[in-house]
Amino acid sequence: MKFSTRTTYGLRALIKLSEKFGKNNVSLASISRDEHISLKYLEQIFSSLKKANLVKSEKGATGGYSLVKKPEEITIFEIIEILEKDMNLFRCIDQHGKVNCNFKCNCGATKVLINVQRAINDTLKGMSLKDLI
Amino acid sequence: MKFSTRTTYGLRALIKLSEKFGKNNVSLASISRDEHISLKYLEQIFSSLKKANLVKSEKGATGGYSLVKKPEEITIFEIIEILEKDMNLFRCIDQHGKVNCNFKCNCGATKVLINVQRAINDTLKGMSLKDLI
DNA sequence: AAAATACCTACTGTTTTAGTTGGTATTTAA
DNA sequence: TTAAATACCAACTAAAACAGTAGGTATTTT
Repeated sequence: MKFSTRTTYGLRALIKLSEKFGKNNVSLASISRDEHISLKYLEQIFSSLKKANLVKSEKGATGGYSLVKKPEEITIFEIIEILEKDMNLFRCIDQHGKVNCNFKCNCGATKVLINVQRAINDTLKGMSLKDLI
Repeated sequence: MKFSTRTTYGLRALIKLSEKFGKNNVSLASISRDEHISLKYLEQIFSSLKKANLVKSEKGATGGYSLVKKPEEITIFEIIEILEKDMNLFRCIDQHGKVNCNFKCNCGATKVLINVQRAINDTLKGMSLKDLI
């Protein structure tokens, strides 16, 4: 189990935006330089973040991205949910935490798996972007 | 982010063993039937679990697998650590929770990532196989 | 002797990942 | 008004990981 580079890079980039919250825009070019991340890849990541209404953008020479909400209002869970393509930790549990087993097995395992998923989610919901500055 | 089928199947199978702890061996054939998991795949999974000394086995007609420790002494973290091939959630953090960034960047991000990793690990360490029966 | 089990090694199709490539559109500053 | 800097968009691709399959051998009980 590993977070994708999308998620990792996204988190790192959002930390940059948090530091400049209420001040400047942050350009992807500057993040690319500072964090050694491919500019084109960052563009894709920020496309997702913008669609999810987590960041807003301005074009042009002084353009760039900024957070839509305060850092303390953005949870790590929220970010991961946007960037990670599949946040269902187990096959037999769907996005809403309900059992969705192919074989309609009546094993007790799904209960545990649901608890594991919930525990991790709660942990991530308890952490915000502010918890780092 | 998703747990591999190895981990998911392994957890489900270990639940079976927990139920029979102190009583019978559990054969992989019976798990395969009950849980609709490929027998050959289960064999691979249990090979890892045995190497890690989490289960022991007996051959022959009444053979099968059983837990080496009590269910309450086996944490979910322990199981996942064995079955999941890579438990480093982020690239820039190694197994021991230390920063290992290719570019030796001095960004503050790694601190957060370490906290995320630790929070999830602690959650999983707090759950045992017993928490389901 | 047969059946049931564990145990071992190698192979493989599919999917996902981690980007790359090649552009267009908009805004600012010289 | 032109150049530079930015965001924005869509398609492609090599490599790695995943999720098994295949074909056996070894041991123990009935």
